[in-house]
Amino acid sequence: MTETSNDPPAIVWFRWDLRLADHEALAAAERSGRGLLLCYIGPDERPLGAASRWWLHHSLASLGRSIAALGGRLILRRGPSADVLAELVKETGAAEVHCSAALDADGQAEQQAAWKRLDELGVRLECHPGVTLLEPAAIRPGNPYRVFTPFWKSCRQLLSPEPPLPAPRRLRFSSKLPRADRLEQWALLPHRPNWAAGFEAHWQPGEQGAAEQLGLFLDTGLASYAAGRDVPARRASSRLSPHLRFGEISPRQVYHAVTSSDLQQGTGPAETFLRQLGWREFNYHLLAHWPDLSVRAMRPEFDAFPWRDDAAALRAWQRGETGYPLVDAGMRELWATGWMHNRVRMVAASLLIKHLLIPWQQGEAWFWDTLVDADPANNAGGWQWVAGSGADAAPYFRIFNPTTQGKKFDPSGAYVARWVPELAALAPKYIHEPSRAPAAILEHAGVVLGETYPWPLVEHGFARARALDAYALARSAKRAAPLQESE
DNA sequence: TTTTGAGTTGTTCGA
DNA sequence: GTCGAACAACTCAAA
Repeated sequence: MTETSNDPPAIVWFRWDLRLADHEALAAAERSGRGLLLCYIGPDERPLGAASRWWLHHSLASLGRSIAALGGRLILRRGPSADVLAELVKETGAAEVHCSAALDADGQAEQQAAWKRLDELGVRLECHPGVTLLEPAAIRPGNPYRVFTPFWKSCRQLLSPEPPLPAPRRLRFSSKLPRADRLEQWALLPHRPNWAAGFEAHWQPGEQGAAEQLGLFLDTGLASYAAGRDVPARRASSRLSPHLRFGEISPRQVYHAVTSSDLQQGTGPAETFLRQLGWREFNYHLLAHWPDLSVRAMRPEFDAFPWRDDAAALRAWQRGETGYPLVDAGMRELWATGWMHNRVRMVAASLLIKHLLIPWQQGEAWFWDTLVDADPANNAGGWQWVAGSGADAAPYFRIFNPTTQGKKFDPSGAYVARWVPELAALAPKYIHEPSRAPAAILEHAGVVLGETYPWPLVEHGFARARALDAYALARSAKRAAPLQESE
């Protein structure tokens, strides 16, 4: 028997928080005692990447099922959210609106506009925390951290051991049911061609999938995380990133589950993993203070960097045809599954930036389009870190050798063999540098360089020297105009 | 207030 | 083959 209410409802506006458990906005709406009206207003912020749209479709379907199981309905609407919320208030007489606070500039502008419009109608919009563990703008406001370790240290002291809120076992819904779109109308899924056909085998979007993934990681991954996280063939990653991105699980739930697991705390794998959550917090901290993090280099001298315009090389990189097997494996894993191992992301990003001298923003944009975990803070922060243009950046002289990285972190070649099958028959000794393999070995493995697999797009030694020159130029530009930012 | 040492993820070179 | 140094410049916190 479903409970409903005829009184003015409380609206919960779902955003990047597609879950029912540990949901502060939902809990606050429940506390109001009013009947609930749950809505999602669809895609409107920085245009969603194609992979994110695929995930969003399935995540919304999942949330809709969870709500239906409790006797309610998820109202889907499209349009500027201020307009849609105002319509919903007029149609239903809703008395209050709750949402999770956005942490990116677009989301905040949207929220501001909605607040203003609702205020005119005499309705309060309440924004609740939950996307991050701590309020990222509130950590040392006015003097943001630029180095991760001290940031994370101070976070660890601020973190409260408060447990996450349980999933509601029942909800009291409003009897008012406004018009709603059907999810299919939004056409979020790709068609002709359906490039996401392979995604289903790798992911289960939605709150239940997130919980199962966390459980699996705690049972089988966490203990070996510190040792295995750098080995892409091993699948030792938590693979929680898209679930966190869409808020199907909260960072507080993850933090709590990991710290209350059996593993010894303070050292070891649990600590190593929590640091990764810390980087997520750090990137949101940066985004709070540098709202155009995804576009503009934090270090102004990078405006003078001698980038190259090379559409053909960019395309080869996107397709996984650079001639560097580890990078190509990663780019193809990305295309096939919407995700890439973290170690390989660094090497692939480094190759685009330092070997090809293509602006990091172009790589950021490709990742934004193709990653199911594309996140405004993590994606931008990560690319700026590799470029050396960000906070606590990689030193300019740290130029990954993609071949060495392959031999070191994929010694058996299993990762390359999986994603670059045309090299699978090469022995581990040569699989990371087919261009160095003797002709007989290549022939035996069925590899014809330049035909079945490309020659390296650029020779490493040459590219390294060229990158060092480019960085030297940017550094001299900085010395020439040191007061640029300080007026 | 000043000083000091450390800081996610590397590579290369020469002893 | 292994090992340490060099590859800058700057932020941050502890002393």
